Formats: sequence, structure tokens, C-alpha cells
Amino acid sequence: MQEKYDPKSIEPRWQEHWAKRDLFRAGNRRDAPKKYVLAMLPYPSGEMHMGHARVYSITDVLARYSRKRGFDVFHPFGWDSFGLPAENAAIKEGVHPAVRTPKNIASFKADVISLGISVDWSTEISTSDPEYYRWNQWFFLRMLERGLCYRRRARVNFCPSCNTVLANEQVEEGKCWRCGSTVIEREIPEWAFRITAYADRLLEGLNKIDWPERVVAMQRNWIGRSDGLEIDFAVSGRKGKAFRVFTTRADTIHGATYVAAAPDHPLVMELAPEEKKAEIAAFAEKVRRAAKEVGEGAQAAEKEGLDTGIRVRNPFTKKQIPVWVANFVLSGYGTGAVMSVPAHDQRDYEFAVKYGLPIEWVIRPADEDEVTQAAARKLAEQNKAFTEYGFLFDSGEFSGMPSEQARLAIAAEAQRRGIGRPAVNYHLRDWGVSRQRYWGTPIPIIYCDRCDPDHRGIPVPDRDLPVVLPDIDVKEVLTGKGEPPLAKVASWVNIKCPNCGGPARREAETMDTFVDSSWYFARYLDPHNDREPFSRAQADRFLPIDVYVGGPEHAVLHLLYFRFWTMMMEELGLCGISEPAQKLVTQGIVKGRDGEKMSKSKGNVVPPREIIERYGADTARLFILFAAPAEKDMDWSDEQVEGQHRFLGRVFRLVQGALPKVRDARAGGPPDELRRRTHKTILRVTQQLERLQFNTAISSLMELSNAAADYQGDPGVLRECLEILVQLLSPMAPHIAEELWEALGGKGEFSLLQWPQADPALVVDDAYSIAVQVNGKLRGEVQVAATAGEAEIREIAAQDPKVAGWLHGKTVKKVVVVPRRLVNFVIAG
RNA sequence: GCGAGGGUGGCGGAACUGGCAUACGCGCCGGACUUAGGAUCCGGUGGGGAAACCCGUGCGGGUUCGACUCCCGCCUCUCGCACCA
Repeated sequence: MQEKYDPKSIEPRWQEHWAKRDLFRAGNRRDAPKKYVLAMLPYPSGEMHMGHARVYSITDVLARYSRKRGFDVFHPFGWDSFGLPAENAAIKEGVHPAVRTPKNIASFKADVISLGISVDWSTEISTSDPEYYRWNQWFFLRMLERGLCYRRRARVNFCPSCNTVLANEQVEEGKCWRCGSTVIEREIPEWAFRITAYADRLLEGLNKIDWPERVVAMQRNWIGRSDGLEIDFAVSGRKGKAFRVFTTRADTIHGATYVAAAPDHPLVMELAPEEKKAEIAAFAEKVRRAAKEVGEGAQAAEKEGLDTGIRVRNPFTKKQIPVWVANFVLSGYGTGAVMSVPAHDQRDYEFAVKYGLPIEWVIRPADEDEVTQAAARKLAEQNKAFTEYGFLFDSGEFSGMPSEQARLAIAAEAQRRGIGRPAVNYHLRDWGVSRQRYWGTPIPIIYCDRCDPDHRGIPVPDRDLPVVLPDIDVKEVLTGKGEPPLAKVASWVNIKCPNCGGPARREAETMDTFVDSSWYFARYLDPHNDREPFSRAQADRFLPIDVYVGGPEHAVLHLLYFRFWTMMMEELGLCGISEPAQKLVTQGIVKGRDGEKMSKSKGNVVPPREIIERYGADTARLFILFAAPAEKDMDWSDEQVEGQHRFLGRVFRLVQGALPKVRDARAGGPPDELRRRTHKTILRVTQQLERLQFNTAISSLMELSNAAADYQGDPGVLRECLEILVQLLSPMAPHIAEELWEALGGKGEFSLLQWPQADPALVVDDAYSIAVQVNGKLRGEVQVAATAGEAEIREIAAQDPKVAGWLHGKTVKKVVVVPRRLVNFVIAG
């Protein structure tokens, strides 16, 4: 054993040992239950940052702990190696992504290894490898066959700086999620996945998985299912024409005093009086421009609108009401038109007030007695709509009904009259996957003018997969401007049509890289399979992921696509699960010394490399795990890092100092206090690791180590304590644990050695110290035998001199005895 | 506005299903060893008070023998969504 704790020599030694023996390969324990622990796929930047270190520290503790608990643990690793950063770097520096990426991977991988993460590297994958992305193409074709993938002309979000289309989810407050440029709108054809077909399944699945409430709520919100009624408002004087609106509040229909349509609603221009058309067109243009500026989804400006001159009839009141166009009505949601009920919708209310449109009150709160327009108008004095459910009035035959009931009754009536039908809307949109970039999966489609004149797209036959990215001259092709880069590679784009043999062109666009990360977790199971994405047998053995760890920033992007993809794979018969990850852990962000999120732009990053270099991987891991609970944000603290390093130093010296005494001792001995504490610590740490409470697990180990340092008794007891301490520490600080285990002369392959078990006889005490309260205030503490009954405990407590003083001369009204906890005397006065 | 999660010493944070608030670590104070110590070890450390004691988990109420924990009403912070009809 070394004299001094020197992680620099200890850590590489054990890392080599693990690699040489291939100890972390999954599948070696076929008869054991499996455990699939996974960290989210990283983009391979050249250096691992603290956020990564945090994720991997967490998954590694779980992996190492589970291995010792006898599980067949699968803890794979890979690279999200396609994507914009590599391509942008290529544009800037002229280095081909295919050249740079492997270097970055090698460097990042070295960091992961130096952190001591116990990965099964035999299944490592890179998404930019044709061996991987050919299956993206395969999935694309399968979805095409099933109508889950289709070509659409869509108004899309376009980032002028990245020169690419963005998915809805990639637009944040009108800005590109990646570069922050203002997103503009463009209409171009694109390929899309019909994720909306799975909206309800995605919603229902949320009930069966153990994910943070926050993420579940975000997904629910994002899917945004809304149940309502579509109803037609017939256009006056134009037989057969009607504005169809969507509403969730059919009960308020008698209060609908106008219809508001999106400015680009097709019926508006068709039906508006000639003299209005120019004005309407101008308004629509203005709204479109404003939308671009503010960005879709951002806080809208003042509500604005314009009377179109069109008149429709409220199907229930039969009154003639105007149709307005309004900037707050979205053409992409519902029917693109709404019935406006200013009395009972805040938005409609504001609009009505601004433009002097009538406000008809038809719902009153349950507790109001008078069923009059005047009484309800009191609400108007508060200057807001009454948007809650209540009771109907001035609503014909429906008056008096509660809202819930009226909704259904009015819907039924509308249906009977053939002017309405139940409808469901979702906020969720289909997933546009076309990207005008080079560094991604080529879309396996061919366009042929002769046999496919409409350019609907001819699928590349399976036998021709993969469609491999052509090698390119970076400077010529990756200019960051103009048409998609692949379109410039004539030798690649121009091919023969697989149908007619005539001249044809390949689809020059590539897939969104979120495709790559949607199913990688399954490819890990069978990464070199060239007949199918992965084998069913492997899927049945290892899926789903038991614990999935990553940042909460992926709550609606990756984590929704990945669930969708799994459902699709289940339908294809590739796996028997519909949810990819049973448990999700979203770890908090790591803040820098300044309390701000670590980021290059703020210049406050502390690279893990630096910490590992200076203190070793074990210290880095321990600090990361100790500083805060896994799900919470954590603050960087140089002092705390030192503290963890000191702790490891103390443990090292503890074992070193004890060695002469314990070397020849046999673990065990009398059931003294240290021995009991040791066994209780096994229970505690085990429970804490099961609950992912790494910070308290470490503090329990500190307590045990402190107790061991003070111990002067039996060498066998001390030996057992040290062995167990080292075992319990090993998932968190594996290198020093190996080293100390070796020093103690421990036998066996340590990282596969069984987790210690507490001796039940040693975890129950024969005497307890319990608190004594008088009227709920702590007044003393007494020792009580474990066998003592309530009466005896009460007696002992009352005799405690301090307590006796408080009880003297008082009447004890009541005594509460909580075994093992406390005694409370309730006295009068 | 809607949704989720927080508010406990100087700091990070403990406290299982209501039962000794502040475990563990950091920092700070004092001491030991030392030429020296930013190494290591020992002791102390919520506030007030000489003490007995009193007060203390964002604020105000409530339930209870007993509340950081449960209930009601607020304040405040962080994150996400936000004209979704």
C-alpha cells in the first residue's frame, strides 16, 4: 500500500484493470434479473463538462451498486455524433465533420474513462455511422408504408442563420433553440412523422411510468388534448356556407355575439364583400409580419381585429352576428375560427370591449339567485369575464342547467340538427423531420420526373440501404448558404430511378437528429445487427430502460419523440414495450462559482478534467454526488471539493493506520457499538441508494468512518467495519475502494463482489435513549431497555431528576409514550 | 394567467408514514504538532441570556399531547408553458 493517498497512481491502475478483464459487459449473468441503466446520449464535444460528469456519476453509482446486488447490469455508452455543431464548425474551419468527430469522441471517451465510469464499451455506437443510420432510413420507409411518414407542404419555422427548418419544439420564443436567431416562416415541402396519431397513447402512457411530475406535466401540456364541439355558424345570404368553430364551452353558446376568424381563414376572402377585401388582406399581412417579429408562441401584442362584413347566424339564439378577423385566432389550431363569448371568455371580453361588440351574459355563478341580465352584469363591473362553470340563464330551453350538463345537451342538440359534432384538438403537431443540412441521415427518397411527376417521392428499396452520405469537399459544399448541401453533390444526387431506370434525383435533405436519439437505447442491445435494427430476443431481455438519467431540458423534445418511436417499434413487432423508460431522473444543472449556470459564454466553467487532474476522479464524483440531491440544481464549491478530498484522505489513512491491527484479524467479533453501527449503516446506505439519495448515503459513510477512527476495541470488529465501509463506498468512489480492498487483503473481483448484508441481530439495540418532554417541550433524556413496556418507560422517565423537577407538584393529565422515540407528560397549568 | 418545484444556521444541505430541528460537509473560532502551515489532529460553533431558561424551519391562522412535516389564507423565489378557443 502506498504511503499517501495518491489518486493519480491509483485510478489509472484500476481503470486498466476493469478494461482488461472486461468486467462491465452485460449478458454474462443470464439467470440474474437485468437492470438497464442509461444516461442520455451525449453530443461528443471534445471535452466532457460538469453536467455530463453529474449524469454519469449518477448512472455509474446505480450500475455499480446494481452489479453488486446481483443484477445483470447493462450500462452502455454512445455518441450523438450527427448534428449542427459539427457542421457549423466545419463551415467555419473547413474541417470535415467525419474527420473531427472521431477525434472529439476519442477525447470525450477518455474523459468518461478517467472518471471511472463502468461502461460496457462493447456496444458503443455512433449515430453518424452508416451502420447505425441505415436503420433510421429503414424506419423511415416502414413509417412511409404505414402512413406514419408523409410529405406535406408546410409553413415551417426557418432559421436563417442555421439555414435550416426547425421543428415546433426547436423554436423558443420565436428564436432558434440553438443559435438564438429570430425564426422566420417559409413554405416548403417537407417530410413529417405523424406523431399526432399517437397523441392519446402518448398521453395515457404517462400514467404508467415513474417520471418526475414536472416532465409529465410538460408533456401533457405539450400534447394539449382538448375535448370540445365543432359547430357551424351558417353564413347569412350564402346558402351552404358556414363558419365552423371549435369550442370547449358549448354551454356558453347563447352568449356568442360574434365569430372571430384567423386573418388567413380561407372563407374570409371568399365571402367578404368586395369593398372590404383590400382592407382585410392588409390586416392579414400586418398580422403575419407581426407574428414573424414576435415569433410564434411569444406573448402577443394588443388584440386587434377587423369586421369582415360577413354575417352569420348563431345557431341557438338565431341572432345575426358579425364575423371578425382577429390577430389572436390561430389558423393552425382547431378550425381557425372561434365563436366569441365575451361575457365568459377573458380574451373575447377584452376584444369586445375594445371594439364595442355586444356582451351577453348567460352563465351565473351557482350561488347567485337572480336570473337576470342585470344581476349578471355586476360581474362586468369587475371588468372581466366570468369564465368558470355555473348555471345557464337566457339560454332558452337550457336555462337553469349547470354548465357541465349543458355542454353535453347543447352538443347533442347540435348533433341532432346536423350542425355540430364532438371534436378533439391537440396542441401537438406532426413532427417535421426534413433538414437542409449535410451532417445527418440522408432521407431515403428519390424523385423521378418520369414516373413520379408530382414528386411525391419514391422510396429507396430496402436492398439499397443504407443511403450513405457522400464524401465532400467541405469548402465547396458546406458554405452555409443556398440550397441543401447535398444538392450540390451532383455525383451523389443524380441517380437512376429504381422504378423506370430513367434519370432521377435523390432527396437532398437529411433527417432531424432527434431521429437518431429516438431509438438508440434499443440499438445498444444489438449494435452490429445487419438484418434488423435489433433482435427481439435482446429487446425482451433488456427493455425497458430501468433508470434513464438526463437533463430536464429534454422534457418535450427528445423524451416525447423517444416515447413515440418506441410505440411505433412495438407496432412493428420489434419489441414488446410501449414505454422506453420506466423511471426517469432529471438531474439539476451545475452552477459555477458565480452561482450562474456553467456556460462557456459566462466563462465560469470548471472542466471535470481539471478536477480529476488535481484531486482524482473519486473526489470529483463524491463532490458531485454530495453537493445536492440528484434532481436539484447544485452550486460549485471549491471548498466542498477539498472537503471530499479530505474525507477520502481520512479513509485512506484510517485503513492504512488500522492495517497492522486488522491484517490478521477475522472480520466479526463482539456486538459492540461500532459493530452495531456498521450493520445499521449497511441498512441505511442501501436504502439511500435505492432512493437515489446519494448525498445522505455519503454522509452516512462519513459518520461510520468517523466512528471507526475513534475505535479502540476488537480488531475483528474494526476489520469488519473497514471492509464494509469500503464496500459501501465503492459505487461512489470505486478506485479508492478497490485500492483499500486490496490493501485489506480482500478476495475476489471486487466490483462484482456481493453487496454486504446487515446481520438482523446487530441492527436492533437492546437499549435506547429516548427523549422526555413535558407539555411537548424537551426536558430530559433517559436510557430505556428495548424490552421495557410502556409503564416501565413512563416510570423511568418520571424519575429522571430534570424531569421530576418539572413534574413536581403538578397533576399529570396524560402521558404519551412512543416506543423508541419519546415520552411526553401533559401536565395541568 | 396556467402548471411543477422550492423558502430550514454564515453556506451546501439532513430530519423515514406528525415524535430529540439543524445529521454530514463547508466556513469560522480556539488549541496541538511544527522553522513554517493553505498539511494533519483535537475541541467549539442557530439566536438571546450570568444562569435557570426563553426564542427559533418565509408570514398569519388552525388541527394535535406534540407540526419543518397535516389543513386554510398569504408572501416570495426558480423552472416550464403561455392568446390552444
